[in-house]
Amino acid sequence: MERSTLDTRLHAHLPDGLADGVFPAGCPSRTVLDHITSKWGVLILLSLSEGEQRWSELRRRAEGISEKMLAQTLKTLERDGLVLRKAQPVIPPRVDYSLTERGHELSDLLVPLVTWAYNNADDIINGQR
Amino acid sequence: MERSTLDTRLHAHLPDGLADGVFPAGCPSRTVLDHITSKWGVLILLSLSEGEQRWSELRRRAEGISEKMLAQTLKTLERDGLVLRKAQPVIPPRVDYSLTERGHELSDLLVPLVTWAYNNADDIINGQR
DNA sequence: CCGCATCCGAGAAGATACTG
DNA sequence: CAGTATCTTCTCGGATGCGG
Repeated sequence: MERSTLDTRLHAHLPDGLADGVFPAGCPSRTVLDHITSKWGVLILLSLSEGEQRWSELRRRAEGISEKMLAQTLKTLERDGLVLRKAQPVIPPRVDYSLTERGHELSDLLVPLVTWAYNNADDIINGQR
Repeated sequence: MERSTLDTRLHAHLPDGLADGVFPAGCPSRTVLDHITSKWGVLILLSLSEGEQRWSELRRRAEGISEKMLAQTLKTLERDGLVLRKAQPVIPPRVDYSLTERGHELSDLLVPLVTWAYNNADDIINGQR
């Protein structure tokens, strides 16, 4: 592709591997992107960005999430090395979740995005400039 | 919530409105977040961040997208004031899509996120530290 | 009780054929 | 070329069960 035909002035640009075709279909980055931009994945990562929390706490803070999706999302994020799961062998059970170092890297990028969405939400929904 | 009980040191933090409960369930920001973090929404916004493109071009670059989802995603992004649609009354038809100013604001936040995903994808999928 | 696993109906996503 | 209509497939979410 001719760089000169595209307007990239003043704006951030993608790494070379992504410049064309945007994303190979079977590319691992597609999978990762799906995980971290999933409806509940974002909320869980953001919630955990404020510190370690247990299952029931996450369930309350990610308002509206079902237990099934919470379990599924946490499992995916744990497999991806973004979330750390610490289960205590006590009755009643207690499981604490926190971000790994990699998870923190990611949430630091997520926070500005979500903040922007939060600030612009009303204008966007009401169709204002 | 006690700020002191949570580890926010060294990391970006959310605006006050989002600090607790993370997100009200019916909040408009939830809707907006869903739009901009949707599987195809991200790819379309990224592709358009490199400049104006027409329908068929987007279809090729967002590899794997169906026509239905392309139409649906573009319509949503247009309603949200992120994407501008310019239709030419010619035969064969020609429709160009580009980012609005607000869309550029957003894609500037999206690019670092996607770049991170791209760089970390292999390690994440292969379960490496 | 808390943290999950399983089953099932509803709605979203995907494939494909068709049209202006 | 740029979509729409239609049909199929799959994922999500709610209900329920259950071991610790």
